[in-house]
Amino acid sequence: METTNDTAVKTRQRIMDAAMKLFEHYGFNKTTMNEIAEAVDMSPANIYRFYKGKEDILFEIANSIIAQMHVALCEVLKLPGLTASERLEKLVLQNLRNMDMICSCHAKLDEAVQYLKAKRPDLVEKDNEIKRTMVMEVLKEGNLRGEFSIMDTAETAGYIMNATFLCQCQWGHEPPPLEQLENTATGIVTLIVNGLGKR
Amino acid sequence: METTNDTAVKTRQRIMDAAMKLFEHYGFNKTTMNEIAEAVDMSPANIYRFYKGKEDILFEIANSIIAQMHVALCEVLKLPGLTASERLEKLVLQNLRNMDMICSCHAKLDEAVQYLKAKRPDLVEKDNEIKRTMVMEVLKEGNLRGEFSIMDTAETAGYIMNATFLCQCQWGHEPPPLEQLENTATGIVTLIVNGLGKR
DNA sequence: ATACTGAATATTTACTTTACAATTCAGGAT
DNA sequence: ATCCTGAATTGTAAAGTAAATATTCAGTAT
Repeated sequence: METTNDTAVKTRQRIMDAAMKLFEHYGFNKTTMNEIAEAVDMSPANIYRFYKGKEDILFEIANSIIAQMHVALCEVLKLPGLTASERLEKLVLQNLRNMDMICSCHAKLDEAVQYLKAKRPDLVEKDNEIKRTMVMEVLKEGNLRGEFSIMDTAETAGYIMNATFLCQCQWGHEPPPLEQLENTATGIVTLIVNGLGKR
Repeated sequence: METTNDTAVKTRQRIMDAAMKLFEHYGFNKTTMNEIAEAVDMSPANIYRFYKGKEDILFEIANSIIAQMHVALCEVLKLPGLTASERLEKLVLQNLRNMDMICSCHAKLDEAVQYLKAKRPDLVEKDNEIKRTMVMEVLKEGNLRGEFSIMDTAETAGYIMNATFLCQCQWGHEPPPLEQLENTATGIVTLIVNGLGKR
């Protein structure tokens, strides 16, 4: 299967872009290999020289989107002049917007997301692991700045993930509007940062 | 439809108990009205004198179970000699055990739970509302004891719900073992109570 | 040999038919 | 009159079939 040389990489990209558009418009299941092939002007059979199958195309698209989302999160990690608390909040909110984007912007793509979650839970797993690491970095930064005093940053990052990021999996039916989610997220982060006790 | 007089109430209970056993054993969908009728030794038609239909039986069972779970939570609210922080933690953990009970003890009943969640989201809604009120009471108690200093206890209770209770909806596929969930929950509560900042 | 395709095969999906179960109702027993 | 049932009706899910689609492969063109 062609994957390495230069023109092959270009072709893979063309296929991916075409498939992406079709998936967004018609949904993953309703899009046929025939349609994808037509869009890139080749026979369906030829696509199999570049991808193992339809699922494989989706998989690459997903990786690309996930990578984009991580870039957005990394940018938050690099924003200058923030306290660790502020950075933590921005990180959570950015993630919220990332997730919301998939569901609302790429409307029909949501079907594909569900498909992947079921078929490749490891993708979600890996994604969470990366986010957890990012949270951990912010916590360490907070410790260094003397802002936090956290013993086990890895463990604590796990808790914060559970309290903020992971809950977002639940909106299966009717996700609340983004604004409301953002308010809730902000509230939770504030809670975690400040605690309930008297200062 | 018979619902009020004394023997009718008894009959309803008999039907409910029989249905419950069957639902647990065969699942909601696989259990037929015929089987329920046989179990209480009457004709299927006669069941309709006591319940509007199969779904209605399930609904009453659910209400009964939910009520039991609330009793367990109420007991936590009344435990003597606890700080508000401790009570909050115990409340969250008790809820966790309640939820776990449905999924693991009443194995096949889980199907029915999913059915109800989809068909009667208001049940879940009401349940959450009650739990939120309980959390709020604990927060108020904490304020009174001088342990917390929370401005808007209702709002804060909502955040705590989101950070602790609601996440539990997510374990659709393979819920982690209860022990692990308990550790996570304890961690989150501790986080919320103490905050990340230096004291 | 390499890059591709058309046609063949294997899977999935969509549809139709059939069987079963839920619910209703007319009437029989007490 | 009240309580209940058997049989009729309606609705829903399972089974089977037809159609469409994914995937493979033998073979053609360069």
